[in-house]
Amino acid sequence: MTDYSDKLKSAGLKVTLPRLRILEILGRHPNRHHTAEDIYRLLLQNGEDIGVATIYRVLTQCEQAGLVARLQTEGPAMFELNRENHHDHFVCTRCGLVEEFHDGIIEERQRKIAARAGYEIVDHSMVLYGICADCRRQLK
Amino acid sequence: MTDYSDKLKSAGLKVTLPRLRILEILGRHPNRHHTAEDIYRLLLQNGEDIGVATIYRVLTQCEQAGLVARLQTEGPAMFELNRENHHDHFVCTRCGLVEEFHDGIIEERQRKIAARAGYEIVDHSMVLYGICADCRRQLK
DNA sequence: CTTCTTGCAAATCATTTGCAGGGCG
DNA sequence: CGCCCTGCAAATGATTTGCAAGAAG
Repeated sequence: MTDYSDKLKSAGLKVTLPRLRILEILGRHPNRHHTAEDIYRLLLQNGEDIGVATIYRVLTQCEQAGLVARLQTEGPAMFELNRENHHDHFVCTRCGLVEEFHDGIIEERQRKIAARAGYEIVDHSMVLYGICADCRRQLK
Repeated sequence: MTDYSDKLKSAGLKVTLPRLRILEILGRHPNRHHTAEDIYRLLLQNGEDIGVATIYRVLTQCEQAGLVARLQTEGPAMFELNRENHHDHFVCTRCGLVEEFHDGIIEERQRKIAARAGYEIVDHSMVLYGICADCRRQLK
């Protein structure tokens, strides 16, 4: 089990129950993506009633501290633990499944495009929307 | 000057003043991207007071009809005339500049990734965020 | 005429913020 | 004990919707 206390401390954030719980939720399924509402409901199921405002605050702070990554798609933002290995996302428009992928060639091309145009890339977001393998099977 | 009446008709939409005006705004600088509010203000300057609700409605309808493309970034959505030539976007986080680019290699890789995972891609969004050439110059 | 559109205000959704009370260090 | 944090409610920003009045075909 990861030690979120240390991570919070080294980010200069006080170690509090809400913060620990939220990070634990995110760490439970390291490649799952949750909305703030999701997290609120999951915490409620554990008997922890933490306001959504706090959840948004904690997530935003942790994002700035590099502990959490935010994924903007259509609809509410989704959050995941930041695992240092950069990746992009595929989102199934039928069932909501989110999967990750990484492609070195795409990354390299992005750098080339930026260099050619004189941009300094700070960040990028790439989301593929479609029907996942499971849903395609069900649709047949 | 493009004939937006015909485009609206073949999309099954009635030809109305608000629709024509909105498409004209978008067509004026074919590679510019506007928010609904932008369009509202531009129309006001021309003396046309069209409510934002209408603008959103028109844009959404035209998007579904394939006449308009919506670009989701941080902040409000931006709209542009749909010009058939698919492209992705670079957004300057300092001045808001939006530029377009296209890269066949990236597109091809996206298809490969989808094929390997069994996805059927319906759409994708890719936005590079950074500092544009002009802003970099000014910052020096 | 009938149906699709618009306008306006009210509703909604996601997210943020102000402020008073609590808790960590 | 002081400052950071949380809770709650109210504020905000973007977008949508209901409904009555107006135009398009």
